[in-house]
Amino acid sequence: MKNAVIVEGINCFNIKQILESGQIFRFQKINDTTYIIVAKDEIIKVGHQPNSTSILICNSRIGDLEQIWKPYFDLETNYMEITDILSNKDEHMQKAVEFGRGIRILRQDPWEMLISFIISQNNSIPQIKNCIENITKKFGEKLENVDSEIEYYSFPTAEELIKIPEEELRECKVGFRAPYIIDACKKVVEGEINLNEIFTMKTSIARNILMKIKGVGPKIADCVLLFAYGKMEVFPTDVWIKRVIEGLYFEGREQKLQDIQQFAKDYYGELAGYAQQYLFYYARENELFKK
DNA sequence: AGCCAGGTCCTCC
DNA sequence: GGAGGACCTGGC
Repeated sequence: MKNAVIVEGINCFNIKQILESGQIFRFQKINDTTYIIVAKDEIIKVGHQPNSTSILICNSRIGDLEQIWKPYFDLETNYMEITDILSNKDEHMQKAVEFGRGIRILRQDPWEMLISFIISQNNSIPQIKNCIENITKKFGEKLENVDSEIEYYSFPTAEELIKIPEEELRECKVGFRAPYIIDACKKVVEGEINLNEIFTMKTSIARNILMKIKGVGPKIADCVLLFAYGKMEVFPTDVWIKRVIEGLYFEGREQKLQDIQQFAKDYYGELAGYAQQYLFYYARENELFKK
């Protein structure tokens, strides 16, 4: 049933950079070249040496490589071309791309991304991970696990989560975000928002729909659009991105969110989402323009 | 002890 | 329509 596959001939792939560029919360580091990822109700182990063009994926079902993992890891996209175009923009982008050359934008589950990024607001990464783990442990279903003693759980669906009273949700330490999660559950279960339809929607329309959920503003909507729906032209603008854009392109002068969005649209165009990932990873890892 | 963290809401002007 | 404060929680 379960198997290990090796994918070969992949460049611009670095598992550490992919997982630590802030787009995913459910993973665990085993060592520098091995990580466990929980996604698509599967627990896979990924082995990858920096600079190697082959990737080892353990414990996936036979046939899942084509169906699930190639799209998930965005392996069909030509990152040579993307990194090339962005590197040629200016010397800052060249540095940022060089630093995170192995980043790929994962195609994750919309519902999980929505709730995860609602939790992310005004929160720290370790705490975000804890909240999500608490929620999956408490309300998800135990996943079949072939070679690890650690237990992992599925991410509960909207239908499952909506049954949970607020107090119980707060036991997962989500704090003031609990009502936001509940509102997302309501809108999805009652059909006011159809997460599947967003795949085929124009980005600006999709963004407005996501923002109807309480606790979902422009930043969270853009994260969901980028990390789940593959809308590559969005430019999620958090404090790090704001500071790095101001620092690199505006001589440190403070810019309004609107101005940064406009700059990204004009300057990066269709590649804004990729640019955002390289810049975020570059700025955060090196603590550039930190307050 | 007090401040801060991958934002957003609410109130008031 | 924009500025300014409040917000759960745990780590430093």
